[in-house]
Amino acid sequence: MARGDSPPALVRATALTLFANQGVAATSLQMIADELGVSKAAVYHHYRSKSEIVDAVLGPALSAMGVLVERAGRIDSPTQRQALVIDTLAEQAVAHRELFSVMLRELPVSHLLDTTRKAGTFAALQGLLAGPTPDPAAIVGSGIFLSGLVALVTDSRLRELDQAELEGAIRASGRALLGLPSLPQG
Amino acid sequence: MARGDSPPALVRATALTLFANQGVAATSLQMIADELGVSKAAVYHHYRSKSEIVDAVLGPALSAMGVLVERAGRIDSPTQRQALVIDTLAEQAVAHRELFSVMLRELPVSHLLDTTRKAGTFAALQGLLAGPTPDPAAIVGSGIFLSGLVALVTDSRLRELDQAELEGAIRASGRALLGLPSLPQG
DNA sequence: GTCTATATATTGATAGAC
DNA sequence: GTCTATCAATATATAGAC
Repeated sequence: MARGDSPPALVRATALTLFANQGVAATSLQMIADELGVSKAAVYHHYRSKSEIVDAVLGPALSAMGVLVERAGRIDSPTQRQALVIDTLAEQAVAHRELFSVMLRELPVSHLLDTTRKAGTFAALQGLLAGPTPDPAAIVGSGIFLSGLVALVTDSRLRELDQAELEGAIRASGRALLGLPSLPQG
Repeated sequence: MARGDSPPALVRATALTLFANQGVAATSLQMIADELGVSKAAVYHHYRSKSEIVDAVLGPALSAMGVLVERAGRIDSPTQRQALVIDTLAEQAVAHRELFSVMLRELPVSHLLDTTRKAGTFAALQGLLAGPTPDPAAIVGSGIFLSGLVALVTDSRLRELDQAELEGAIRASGRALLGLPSLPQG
């Protein structure tokens, strides 16, 4: 879609969809090329390696999560901090489902991505979600919430809901999991 | 570990750990053989193909989930039904973390596993969790709960909790997500 | 920027000796 | 039951023409 996009953007978009549907490891450059209707060499003209494609696809989303961590870190109230993280994740996850699915599901990309960065960012997110003095319930709740967002792409019933409804339900779920007061309005 | 196990059982155990850490697609038979300290041909002596290994590893767990679906289906009260599914999932997921991680995370195994069976089983589980007349909150909550169980293996902080504590927190999380009354005792 | 052709490594899987 | 050697297919990646 959006055929006016630049060739590298088309490569990224195609790769992302394949990554989300089959996983990174199971997606070859040949598949990406075929999907685009070009040769492998054409793809290699835009990105020098598969791992560069992975970086280009996931990098911006990871950076956005880094920004969220930073912004949330500047909020004093733990409750407001948790709410910001929950709401931002809900919004971003709904807006970029495939991206989140790949980010959250792909540990195996170890040698293709800066795994340390990814692990660090998500550990920080979870720390913010769990709060300053987390009990087991908060640790488990934050973990379930974060990794549970993959349901957005794996679950067909979730695809039938409209975005606003979905986003609201995710925010409510996060609050329920972490024992925060419910949302002002459903 | 447990070196007295039969060769096929060792193959399954080794494969499972590699699957959980790197994903099925990224795990080759060579890696399994190397980890076992034998040749590829030795592995092929016990299983005729990679997909047979995947089946052997995931099959029993999938069947156990099928049994749960069946058992839960025979319970009249929706609330008790949800509670049974939550509690059984919590117990099984804690007891078999790697197995659940692979089961929940691996869509890409399409051509290596009976995907229809897997999808059907998990759709049924989620239907049971969401209840008979699911609103968006129940659909989202059940989806998040189910896919959120992968946190059990992806999250280092969860590995530090002891099993009973972990299981209790997961059960509480499930109830919170689905709006069920809290557990009798923490 | 795109192509064909190719180099090289690794995949899943098999043959056959021991 | 385990091995070495090998198969065909596919992977990533490159060379060089157009």
